[in-house]
Amino acid sequence: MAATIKDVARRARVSIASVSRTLNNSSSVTPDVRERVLRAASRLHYTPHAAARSLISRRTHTIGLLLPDIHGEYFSELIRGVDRAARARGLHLLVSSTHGNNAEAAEALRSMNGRVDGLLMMSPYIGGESLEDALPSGLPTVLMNTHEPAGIGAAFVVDDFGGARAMTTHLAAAGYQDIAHIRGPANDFQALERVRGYRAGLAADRVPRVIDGDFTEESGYLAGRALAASDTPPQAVFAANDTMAIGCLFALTEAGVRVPHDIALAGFDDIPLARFVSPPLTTVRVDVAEMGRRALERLVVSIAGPKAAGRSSIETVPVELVVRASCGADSRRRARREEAGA
Amino acid sequence: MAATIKDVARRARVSIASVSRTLNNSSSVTPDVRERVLRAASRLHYTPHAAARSLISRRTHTIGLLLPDIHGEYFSELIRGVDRAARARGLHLLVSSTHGNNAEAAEALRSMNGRVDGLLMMSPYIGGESLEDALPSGLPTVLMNTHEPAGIGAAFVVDDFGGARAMTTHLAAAGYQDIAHIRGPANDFQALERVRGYRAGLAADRVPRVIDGDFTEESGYLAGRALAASDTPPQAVFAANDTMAIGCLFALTEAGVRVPHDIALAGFDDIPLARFVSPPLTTVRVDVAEMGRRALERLVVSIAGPKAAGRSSIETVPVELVVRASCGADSRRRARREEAGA
DNA sequence: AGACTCTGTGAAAACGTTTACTTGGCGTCG
DNA sequence: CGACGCCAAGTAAACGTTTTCACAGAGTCT
Repeated sequence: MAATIKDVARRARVSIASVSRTLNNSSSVTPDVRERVLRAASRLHYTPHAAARSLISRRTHTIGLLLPDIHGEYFSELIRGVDRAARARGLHLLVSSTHGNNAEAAEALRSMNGRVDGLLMMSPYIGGESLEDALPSGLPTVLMNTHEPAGIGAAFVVDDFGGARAMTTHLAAAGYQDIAHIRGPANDFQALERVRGYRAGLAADRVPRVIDGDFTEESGYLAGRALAASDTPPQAVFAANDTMAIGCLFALTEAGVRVPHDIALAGFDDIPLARFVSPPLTTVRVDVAEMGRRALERLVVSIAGPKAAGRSSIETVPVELVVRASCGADSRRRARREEAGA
Repeated sequence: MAATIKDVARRARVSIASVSRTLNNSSSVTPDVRERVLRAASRLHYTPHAAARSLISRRTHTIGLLLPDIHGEYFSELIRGVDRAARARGLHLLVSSTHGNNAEAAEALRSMNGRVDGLLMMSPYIGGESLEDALPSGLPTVLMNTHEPAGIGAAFVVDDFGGARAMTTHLAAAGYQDIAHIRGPANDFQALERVRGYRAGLAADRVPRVIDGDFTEESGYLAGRALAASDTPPQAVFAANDTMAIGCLFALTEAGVRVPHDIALAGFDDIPLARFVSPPLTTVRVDVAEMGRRALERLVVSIAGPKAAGRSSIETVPVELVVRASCGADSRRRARREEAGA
């Protein structure tokens, strides 16, 4: 159906080698030959067959992107960051998502053999079979937010611990004594890090108060309702992600609890929605698109020179505290509260 | 590096043909041979090389997804819908985005030759070189929201016209006489359809009032500011998408114009944010994930039987009016207004 | 002027599969 | 008891490229 290199060669009255050389300008060809080839190629709408090319050249110019789930703005941003960087380098993106378990991820991984030059993977799950076994050996890999980066390849890890600790100390500094934390799922690496950060941020004499959640709005809502009905409600609530914080916000508002006047609230991630809820949500900003970009760049280096790239480097992605009204710690409100307290 | 079929054959003491036959169970093999092959394959962690396989079998088990830009929840949802359907059928997804012009899209298209079995493409742009020329001939293709679906393949088109008309008549029925429309970019097919729907929905004696926009929040904000400052502000504003509606909402609120009391507001798309702004946004719901799923299913049919699948069918994706508080037409408010008007 | 070096071109091998064809062994039927 | 057919397994061709190698022709230097 489609024209092959042979068709072009026949039409240009040269050998297929000359066609290949011309099109990849790998070595010099006579202007005459060159022109004949180019003319024939464009006349026939010739496009090299990618599979044949990558079979022999061992390059697919494609990188695999493996995500836990494609849902919401968070992953959309990540894909966007990776896509832009990939496009800038003329690379294709093979996207795959796994719904929750490492076994499925392993399966997806295997089927990428021979399809990609490298792998970009995000897998916060803990437990189940190790990824190390599943990874096609020799395939350059960059991991994101994974708890077992050692020995596999490079890794980028969001500073979940630092962000959570900063948020907790911020709330404490704003005068809140009793700070509760709504945590993410128990088998999620990032959720665990955020709990750890929360604990580290608490004053030494404070006892942690951790409520279960699973990163969904629903779970945040339930947590919020429980807190509102509590005999001893906390003064501030720090949810492990914005989605839960927003669910919590709704539950509190519904129960007549005013945020931040009665209970202060904070989230994590700074999803676009965070700015728009009322009151706007204090949160920790994570630049996922930037992380995606950096991870891809790192992968490109790994692919280019397997040895030049240090075998197993871990880079931390910085986060940033974003203070909005929901934590009652912006200057105006703080002043008011201090006044009242005086 | 990685084990090939030859390695497996050698280890199992059979020919490569037997290995291939066993692994694809294409024809019967002796239990003895079968077991030897399977054992050898798993021992060597053998995975067939995708490029070699697709070179000969003319199947990549991959479909290409070409999007105008990967930004925001809209595309995230689309990718999600397509990904789930693809995964269910064991297909891979090669994602590519183009930033705004058909030339770039054409380039992306060419480079997908031999990489994909079929193409799923969304390209609302109008003008520039025709896509028909760029599309690799013979490659099954399903288009989404494109203005020139004829002759290329199947197409799915969101009912932009119907949705916009329904929204406009809804606003008119709610008692608003003067309804303005903030339009999308002039070279966008969907934007045009929505303008057309708006015009069709207006009462015959009403003169259309169209304000330029480009689907960004910024442009909505500017439009809103202009409207607020107008000597003859409209009674209702219908923005061509939610993002602009939200920008407009901010401008109006900032200018002291109350929504919907002073000016009613409506958008299009029903992005998740729409429910969360205050007042919640009346809009037109488009189930993009579902569209993605259906488009992929259609593509699979096209790939399976090029003839069985009617050459060029166009399916319309239905939309749904979602009435929230921002248009002042939910029952409570309407009653209040009718009372006041009486 | 002859040998020697480039330089451009073509022939052919290689990449790792699938599959059509061939072969050999065995059972069955006339 | 011999011929025929069937089944399992192997051999080799094919897919569309890139790339190594050989070769021929044209300069260049002694």
